Amino acid sequence: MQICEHASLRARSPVWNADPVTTPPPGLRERKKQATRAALREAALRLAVERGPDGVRVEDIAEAAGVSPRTYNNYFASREQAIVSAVTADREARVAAAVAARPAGVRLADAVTDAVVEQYTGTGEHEHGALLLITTRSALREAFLDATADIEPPLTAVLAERLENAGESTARVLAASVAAAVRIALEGWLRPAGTAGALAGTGAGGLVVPSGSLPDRLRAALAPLAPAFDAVERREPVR
Amino acid sequence: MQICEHASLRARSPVWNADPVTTPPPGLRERKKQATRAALREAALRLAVERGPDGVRVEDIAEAAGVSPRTYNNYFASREQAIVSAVTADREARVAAAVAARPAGVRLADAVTDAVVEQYTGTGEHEHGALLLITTRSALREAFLDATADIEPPLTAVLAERLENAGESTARVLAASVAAAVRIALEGWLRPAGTAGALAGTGAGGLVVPSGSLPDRLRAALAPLAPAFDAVERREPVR
DNA sequence: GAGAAAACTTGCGTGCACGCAAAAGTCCTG
DNA sequence: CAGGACTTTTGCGTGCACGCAAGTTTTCTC
Repeated sequence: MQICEHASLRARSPVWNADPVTTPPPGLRERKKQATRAALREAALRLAVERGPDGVRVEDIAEAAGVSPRTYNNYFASREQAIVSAVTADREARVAAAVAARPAGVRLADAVTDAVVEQYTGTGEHEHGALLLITTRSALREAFLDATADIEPPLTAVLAERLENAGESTARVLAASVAAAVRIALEGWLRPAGTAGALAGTGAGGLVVPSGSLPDRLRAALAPLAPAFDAVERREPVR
Repeated sequence: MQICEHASLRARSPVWNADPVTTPPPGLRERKKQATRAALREAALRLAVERGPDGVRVEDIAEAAGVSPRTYNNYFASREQAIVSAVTADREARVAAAVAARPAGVRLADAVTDAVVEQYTGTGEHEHGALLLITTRSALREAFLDATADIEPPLTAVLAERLENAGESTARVLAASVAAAVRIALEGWLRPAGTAGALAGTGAGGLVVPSGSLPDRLRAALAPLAPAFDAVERREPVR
């Protein structure tokens, strides 16, 4: 049974629904699935905050959520993914929604950049505390960075709709490039203080202090992609 | 001890050396490391071909290479990575080398595209057989696709040198976008035959037939990025 | 409303994957 | 050349992560 949104399957089974208005209300089975997923995320984050990230096992999370460890792995492929999922709270899907919400006359490159900056910096102090938690462990940091790949499927859908004649492949490459740029900006922002290379590999100890302005990093990372967006938006024959 | 080139560390500790001529010859320790890595790769591929990909355990590979399973995991983070590493044979680094080898007057977007197409299609029948092996198992396919991320670090170094005033971040975003585009092209090419979505998740059974022309897919995937390369090459202020 | 089909949960067994620490090997310095 | 420093190998223990199959729950059809 395939519930786990494994990274390799994300592009093929997006959780984001571009047209939720016309779908029928979910049945009991679907509601129970969502409830289980939410319970697992909440338990993962709560236990990680209470006990420290190393003090939480899959068995603990599963028990707190009222399911078996096997069921946990039906929903999340690793211990870290549940914690990160609770922290990011489907932000990746919200990036696409924010792009879709921009007026059609806005330059697409600007719309994408503004949406990313808005969603990645407009966070409450709840996430700030959780982000501190994440930065203390390399496995959590990696899972947090890996989650940027989730930007691609919903953004592909939005870009495909905005760029009618460009084709699915072009939309997908642009969306994947945005995800890559966001990851690079976050990596630079979360790089461990001091001797970065030596400490980055350690599971603990290296104190990671978010450095510099995240909006500036995000804008700088996304800027090189603007000409690609402009060309497709003008419907130039690319290449 | 950090020998494993884990995906998360690749960007920070590239194996590709931009200037090998001036480095001193490696010592015994370094030569033994390279020999161990080569032995593990060779053993992994040979055993996978002989017994089928499911018939090979880490313990088997380690024994065939003359090291312990713990040492195996010092070099490779998963069973699949050794097999894929043997198949791709550092192709990702060769992409960057091929770009670097292009004359300076060649349009950079063309140089990158031609280098990618050349390295991903100019393969002997040795790899063709190994590719068939990879496509029969989803875990191997995923590891094969994940390996495209290795394009980024060496290509970043080459782009940073070619685009002197663009900065490391821009080079990195462009290189990461190329890696993303290559992955998308390969995903489309290796998508399972018939009902793709239903079978893709299965570990076995789904017969994956490389479909369509890989060069065409690669060129199509890379085309949307050309304006981004052109803008940076012309040293336009991007954004 | 009952039965079949589909989906989900779960126990079990197996093979990892990794941190830790001790032992061994390599390199460097005096 | 010997000893210290650094790196690598390895055993051990632990916590996963997943495939398989049986049981349970939900949905659908007649």
